[in-house]
Amino acid sequence: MTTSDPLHILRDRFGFPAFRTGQRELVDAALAGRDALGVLPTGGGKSLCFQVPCIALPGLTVVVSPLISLMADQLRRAREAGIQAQAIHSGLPPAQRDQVGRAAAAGEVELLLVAPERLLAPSFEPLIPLLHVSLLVIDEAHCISCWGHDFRPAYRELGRIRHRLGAPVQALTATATPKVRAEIEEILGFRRPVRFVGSFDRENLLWAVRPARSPAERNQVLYDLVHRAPGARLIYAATRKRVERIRASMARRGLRTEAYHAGLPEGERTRVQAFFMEARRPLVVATNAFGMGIDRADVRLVVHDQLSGSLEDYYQEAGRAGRDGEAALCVALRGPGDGGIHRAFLDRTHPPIRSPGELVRLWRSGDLGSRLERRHAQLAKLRAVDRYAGTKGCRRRVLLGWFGERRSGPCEGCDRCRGWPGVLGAIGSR
DNA sequence: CGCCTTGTACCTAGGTACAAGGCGGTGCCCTAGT
Repeated sequence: MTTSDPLHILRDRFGFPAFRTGQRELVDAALAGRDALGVLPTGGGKSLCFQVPCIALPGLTVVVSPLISLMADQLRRAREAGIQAQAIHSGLPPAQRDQVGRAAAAGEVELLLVAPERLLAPSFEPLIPLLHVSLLVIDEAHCISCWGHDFRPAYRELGRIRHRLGAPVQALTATATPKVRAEIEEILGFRRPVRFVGSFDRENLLWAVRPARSPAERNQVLYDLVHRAPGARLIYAATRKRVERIRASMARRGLRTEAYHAGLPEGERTRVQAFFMEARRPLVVATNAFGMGIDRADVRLVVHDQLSGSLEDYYQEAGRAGRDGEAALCVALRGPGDGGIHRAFLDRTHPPIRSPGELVRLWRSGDLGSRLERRHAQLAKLRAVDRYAGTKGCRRRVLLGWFGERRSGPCEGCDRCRGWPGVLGAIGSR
């Protein structure tokens, strides 16, 4: 006997006794045909929010995902729950892409994973009128805001696409400030949405910033941190070159260290990911290319050679620590010239207006306001990072404040409240 | 912002020294021509 009752589905198909906070609200919204925004913390069970409606509803659930590797993860998990799930992406042979498209049009697919670019591609166009989409899910929805303007403009077009598909939208993310949440809703054209925003605070994470003046001193500080920390360890650096340098420096000091960035061949990237997932006590140095879809529970230390370009990015990267709930340390090194590279990236992706002619052109086309606003918003993100690095008060309060969460009193979990020896001691040493 | 590469001056032949300028981070997509 089949049932469309969410709780029965949860128990029978997934083996969980009850929904966790937020899941029920998001599932019910999907079943009622309402738009919904879910900000659920890492490990908060986001996939269930659309897998359960996918089973309960007739028709197709389309899940938009930013990375092919994430599609692979979602595909595996959905199939484990007995869902007829498929993906269409450039990694598949053309014949297989066509076959999946035909199956979806014939109603033989329950869950379809695609990149946003795919939804806009001419090759996908003929398929759209044939699909009976009952739910459109935007996974990692913060990408709409952080990438949509420049890096992956397809994210800006999702509002148009959702109307063509004629389905309610469920936007899911683990990291979104109030501003980003508003932008997601605006771009997707939400009306009377259901919203669920979980707490960003993770008590087991310890936060600290350490001074380091030169690259050589940074290497020494990194080594001191990394060689004693138990569990899996991760170092983030701002450039590929710096990643290689750090790897070499750790290796010279006798630590097995693997490097990861987007300039490495596919096979090498896969190998390093597997090393990080499987080795007893791995150490990986990476750019921000590393992490999405990486899900190791016992990461005890995440060190940033330099802080990220925004607190959203920093929280996403550092937040890969301590998923098992045990104490874990998130340290950022700080020195002269920090943030320069992010300002340089910003000048490329959101350039300042360079000439009177350009100013007039933008004003005439009506794009002046949004152009100024976007650059201004990016600069505000950089200033927030500086505030986090330089605060004399509680770091946790600065971090949570950025995500719109208030908090008072000392936290006992950052170097300002507890002192550096205190937070360092909390994760123990090998 | 800081780095690395490239170019020029130096003056008589291949190095040295320094200035100028470009570049740095994320990933989908699959055209047209080997």
